[in-house]
Amino acid sequence: MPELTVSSVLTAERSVGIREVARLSGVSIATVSRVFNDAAAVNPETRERVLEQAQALNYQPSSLGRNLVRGRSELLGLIVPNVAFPLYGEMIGGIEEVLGREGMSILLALSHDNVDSEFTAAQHLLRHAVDGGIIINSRLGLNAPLPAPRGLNWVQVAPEHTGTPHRVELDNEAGGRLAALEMLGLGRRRLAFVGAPGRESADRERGFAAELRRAGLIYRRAQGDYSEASGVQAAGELLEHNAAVDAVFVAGDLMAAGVLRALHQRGLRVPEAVAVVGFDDAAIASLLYPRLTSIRQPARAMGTAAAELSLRLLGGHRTEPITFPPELVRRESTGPPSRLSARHF
Amino acid sequence: MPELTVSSVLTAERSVGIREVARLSGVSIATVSRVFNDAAAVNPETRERVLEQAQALNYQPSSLGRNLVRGRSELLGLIVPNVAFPLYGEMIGGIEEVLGREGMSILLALSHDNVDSEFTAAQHLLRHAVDGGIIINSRLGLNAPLPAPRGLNWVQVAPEHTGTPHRVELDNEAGGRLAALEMLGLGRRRLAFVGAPGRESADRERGFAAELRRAGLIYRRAQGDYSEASGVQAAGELLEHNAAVDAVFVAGDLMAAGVLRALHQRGLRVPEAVAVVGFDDAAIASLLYPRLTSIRQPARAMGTAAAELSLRLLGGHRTEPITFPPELVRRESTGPPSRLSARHF
DNA sequence: TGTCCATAATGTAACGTTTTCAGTTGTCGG
DNA sequence: CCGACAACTGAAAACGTTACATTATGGACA
Repeated sequence: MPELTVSSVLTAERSVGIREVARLSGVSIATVSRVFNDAAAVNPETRERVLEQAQALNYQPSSLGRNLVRGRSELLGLIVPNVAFPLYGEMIGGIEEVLGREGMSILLALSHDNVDSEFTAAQHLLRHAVDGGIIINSRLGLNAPLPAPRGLNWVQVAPEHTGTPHRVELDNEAGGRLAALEMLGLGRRRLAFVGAPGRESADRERGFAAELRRAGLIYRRAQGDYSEASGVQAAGELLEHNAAVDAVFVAGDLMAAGVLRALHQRGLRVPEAVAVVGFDDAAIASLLYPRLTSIRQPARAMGTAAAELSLRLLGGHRTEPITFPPELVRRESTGPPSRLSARHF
Repeated sequence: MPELTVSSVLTAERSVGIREVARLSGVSIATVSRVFNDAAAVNPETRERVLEQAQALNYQPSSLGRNLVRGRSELLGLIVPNVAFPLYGEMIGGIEEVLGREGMSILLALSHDNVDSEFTAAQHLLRHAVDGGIIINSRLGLNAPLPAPRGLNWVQVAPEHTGTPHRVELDNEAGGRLAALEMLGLGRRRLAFVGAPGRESADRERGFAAELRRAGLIYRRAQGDYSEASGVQAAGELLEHNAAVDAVFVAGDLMAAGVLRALHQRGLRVPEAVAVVGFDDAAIASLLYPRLTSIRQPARAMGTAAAELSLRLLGGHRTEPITFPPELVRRESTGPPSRLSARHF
């Protein structure tokens, strides 16, 4: 019967549905569904027959249909400023690990550090009926909340000012304290800080300042914008205005790279003359010369935490914000000062 | 009537559908659908009324329903080895740009540079009925092709050996030639190459070697594995075995960072004594000291090309592989040699 | 024999959309 | 006043699945 062959080829072409399998194995579609979701009891013989047919037709249950009726998509929306920044990449790695374990997939959208595209990104994701959402470094605060129907809760990976209880954040203040203590411990006394706009940097500075106050010291400060160029610039200011600086805490690794460069150019040895501590422990930290001591953000762990938080939320549980402690990673850019090479003027 | 209130709250809770909008604006669901797809002519007044209601109810057409009936998901699957590597991040940025313009979203999966998880990643994406797929640096060659039902075509961003015509790749050989020409042009004559496993590195070396042969020169070589440590190691070998090397071409920027470090440690000035050219022009290139001259992969452009290729494929058109030319980005690690500081022994 | 129960299977109604087909108007030329 | 045509609208049939309610089929038990 050539018709049968032709028709079966055709049906194979246009993606075979549950009805086809049901028809060919002589059961109802409901039974086929049960076989694939092993929910209720199904006669082993029947199950066998169904599975056989399914195999033959290369049938795969469609997520679309399933999700439509279940009201779930097994998708988790993720909004990231960009993907080229390694710290975000690490977080995504952590998120993926948890989600993969749970059989969920990541729907990715980029916010470009921009409120408008953040908003449209959220809408995009929502249209796909994501079950949950994680947003990293959202610019939208409490004032303009993200769209969120059906009781969907966004998990924010960001510092406190976003106001949501569904939050994973780094204890930036503790990071600043860590940096200060390290420098003080090394015997440095003429400290400086290079900051950047935003809450994170302010928190880092607060911790740093608190420890210095406690030690009865003051510090110089310069302002950058997280870019390498601004680090060069800031270091220039610090060194010119004020002759004697023997340690610099920089609010970001990229800026720290700039600071190192400025020091090189002035012939100041690191760490002998000036010690430098960065922040984030981005991938570049260990590639710089000398290798940069930095305050590490456990980005991957923060990613897994955010994903787990989102899953818990999805299960209807309550959650609490999670705060991660930063960690000092000691490398070559810090060490004891050398008397001889201190900045002389 | 409290019941009404309760029920209306409930329906508001559980996501408003096209029916609700239709009912409240006194038209049929078909008309609402038409308004949102501006397919057929709709009375401007009616359209207005519908849009008003939709706005009031915060109605968003559900992709699920739409895709179910259309047999499309407006999803494009993307498989990447990892996201922490900036080059991939840039590509993703390019892909997102094109896709966003087309209203499609990215379903992300990680292959972890591992054939098995690459395969399961593909299955994951397929279950979500992605319309197309892009896979970056796939390990699966022709031998074990990716699963691909319904005439779905994977676009590969990878060198030629994957065999598929749906491909975006970099002309690695041209990159090698570029590096060689730059060094020769600077008057360097004692060249070396640091390679890594895999086709890419081999192609880069082939181009490099071809230009040297043409100039009647030979070169030293050492082998690494793209890691910074292996760069340090390789540079060590080159400098010890062979006293006189005045230029090193390194098949990857991370390794180049290692080479720079080894040179620093030996007190060899870059570029005066030894010039260094990296490959990829990763973000770190411009952060190293000195800033690294590198052969740039136009990663973002390759991403957009891959996305466009995928869209064209999706539209049923035929496509050809696209090859991108690399570009030399000149920075501080190359320059004319200085007689005085050449390696003396 | 009749009742009850467990098991196995089935039928049908959703889910939220788009699309096709079949209207219903209203307008205009003849 | 008729017919043709355009503009607009609505009903209903998909799409692939699950959930709910229901129906057979036996067997155990009183």
